[in-house]
Amino acid sequence: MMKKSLTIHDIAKIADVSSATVSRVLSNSSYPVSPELRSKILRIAKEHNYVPNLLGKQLKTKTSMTIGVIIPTITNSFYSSVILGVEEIARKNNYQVLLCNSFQNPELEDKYIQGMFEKQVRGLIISSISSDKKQLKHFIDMGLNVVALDQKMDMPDVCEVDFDYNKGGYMATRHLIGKGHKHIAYVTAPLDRPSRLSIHNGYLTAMREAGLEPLVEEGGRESYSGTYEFENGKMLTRRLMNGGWRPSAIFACNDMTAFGVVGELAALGLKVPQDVSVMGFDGIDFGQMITPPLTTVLQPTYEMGRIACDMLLDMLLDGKKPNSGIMLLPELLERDSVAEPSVGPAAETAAGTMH
Amino acid sequence: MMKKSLTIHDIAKIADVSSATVSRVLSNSSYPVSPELRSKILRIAKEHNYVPNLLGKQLKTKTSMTIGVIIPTITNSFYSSVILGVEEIARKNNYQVLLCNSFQNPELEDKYIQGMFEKQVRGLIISSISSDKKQLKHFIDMGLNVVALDQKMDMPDVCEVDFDYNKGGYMATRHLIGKGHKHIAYVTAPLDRPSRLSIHNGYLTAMREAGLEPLVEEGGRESYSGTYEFENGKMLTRRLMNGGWRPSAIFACNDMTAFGVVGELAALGLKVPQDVSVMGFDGIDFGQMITPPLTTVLQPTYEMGRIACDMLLDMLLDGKKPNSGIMLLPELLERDSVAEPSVGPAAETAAGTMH
DNA sequence: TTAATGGAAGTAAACGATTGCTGGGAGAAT
DNA sequence: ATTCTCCCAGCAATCGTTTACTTCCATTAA
Repeated sequence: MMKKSLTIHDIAKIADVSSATVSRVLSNSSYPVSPELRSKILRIAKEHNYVPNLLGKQLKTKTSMTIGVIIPTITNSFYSSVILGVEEIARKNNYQVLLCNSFQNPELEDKYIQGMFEKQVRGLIISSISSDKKQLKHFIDMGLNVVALDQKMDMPDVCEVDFDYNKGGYMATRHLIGKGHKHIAYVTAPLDRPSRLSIHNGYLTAMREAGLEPLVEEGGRESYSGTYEFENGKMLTRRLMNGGWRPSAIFACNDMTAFGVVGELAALGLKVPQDVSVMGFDGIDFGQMITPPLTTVLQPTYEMGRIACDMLLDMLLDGKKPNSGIMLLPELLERDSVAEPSVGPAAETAAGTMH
Repeated sequence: MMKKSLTIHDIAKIADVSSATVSRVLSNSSYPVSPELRSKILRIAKEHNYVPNLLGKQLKTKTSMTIGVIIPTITNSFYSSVILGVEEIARKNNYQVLLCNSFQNPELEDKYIQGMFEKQVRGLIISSISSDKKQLKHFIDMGLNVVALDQKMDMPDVCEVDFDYNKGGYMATRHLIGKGHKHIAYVTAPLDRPSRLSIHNGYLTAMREAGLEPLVEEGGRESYSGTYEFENGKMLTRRLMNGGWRPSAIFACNDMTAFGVVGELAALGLKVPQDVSVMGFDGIDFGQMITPPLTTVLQPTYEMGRIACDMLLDMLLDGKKPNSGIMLLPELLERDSVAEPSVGPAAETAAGTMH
């Protein structure tokens, strides 16, 4: 039933030439082949729908036109957007993308890396938190090229594409201060990742510079339920608004958390931005779909993906050492969830309900 | 600098046996090998960090433990959720996933399929609208197994995992009717895909059954800007509320569009659900993050991915014909964006501003 | 004693491509 | 006429595995 796919040898037989000649024609080799044979072979290949078996080629040439990507979860829109950028560049260079979701599970991560290496994948883009870099190091020694995403690895041979979270946190806070806010709270998922710590630091720096007192609410243990961030934002807002120190602005560590903040404020009967301003972080598309559209810090995710893939392909082709990596800059996305603090009734109300 | 990775021949030399024996041990062959040699070979392999080259194995055995997935865009949370399900099942069976975004571009799609086939991928999960099934058919004849997602292919050899969009549209409309709504509008992206037509049909059926007059607003040409659906929802709502026929409930073809509807209603000073009820379709996580949380029809995306992958692996292993596919059922997700129509002032207001 | 059995090893041919090397033949240079 | 080049073709090895087949040897049966 199933047709057998033909090989260069079959074509060679049909054309009455050697398979070497067929290979040279079909793989665009620079080796000279007479025009007659060339066109004859091409014609036969086309007539018979020849499809090359890349496994043979790759085995011989030791190159799989495939790169691997390992991320926590594809359902996180930050990562899906990165992937889209990666894939675009990969496609333009005739590479394909092997996708793996690690769920931040180090063992799974290691298993995936091993699996890719066995498939002779020699380029990897990874957003990992596997603390044990031993395995990765080993594979790098064996010829694996890796670009780290969204984190510090400080390993000599891995290239990093970074985002200036610190500056992002600083910019966001400065923006709120610039609007006249004095009571600015920062709500965040657990400060257990470098990126979160950096945003946090940016916030603290800006607050201190302005002589303002910082207030940080940190969430509990993370789960991968998909709505953890949202729930966390709600929970922390509730805690915050029940506390003695009522903020006029709340800065959230990411947009999903900010959605929780906005939702909870609405539930408490407070209007955004009239009563409380809210600032997000990430710049995901959904930010403009809520009311009011979320003011936030834009992270160029798509661009990060493109750059990461470009770097990786450079490493793969030139075999050149990474030139210390790239740091992308944040951009303030001003929408409608931040306004000047109301000096009138709202503030009074807030003060009135203290304790 | 780069270490050379060792092969079974190297191990054979070290252990002073033939490479056949090494292969038999390392690939868990059923062929008998004496316990001493077995353990000796295993020890040496471990000591030297042997990593098999799957290219060689695959070339010989004609099996790549890889499946391909082609979807429109990974940034669409519907698809990213599907992929997560696919990948989970793939992982549990030691398969890996090659991901491609087609952007609904038929040529790109064909190129991807060809590329995968060249890599000897023999299993494909695809959500395509390439009208020209010739190429796909050809590859199926050559041994490609395909599972179609989210669409009718009506090709004998492809297995389908479907969702009952028709019933979903019907259920949603019935729910609104059950709440007492009589003026129910349906806003939709262009009706150029089977799934959209089905929802639309479900809506029409329910309306006709109840003796109500349907009203459909259909959006213009689609773009892949990422926020097209949202903008479309806004635009259609504006058009709708400027028309002479003011709905008390709006049913949107998907959640993102519903977000646009909600946003635009807010901009028009109308409250959801007090003034107008809104019903979505999809059940994406973000639905619960807006205010009010969106009532919608749940599509079991993750489950769809799992099922699709299970089917594909069955086809790959047993080589058995697809047993006509599977149809998943919708589920109503009742949240807060739908209420009984207000008989009082709001309706009056609406009527009052007619023309 | 001899033949039959079967367990456990090795030999070598695949799988489908690429490529270094060899060689034939035509034309140019001597 | 001889030698020297090129151009273009084929042979065969190779990439890392698997596996059909052969071989060897020890054990058992007749």
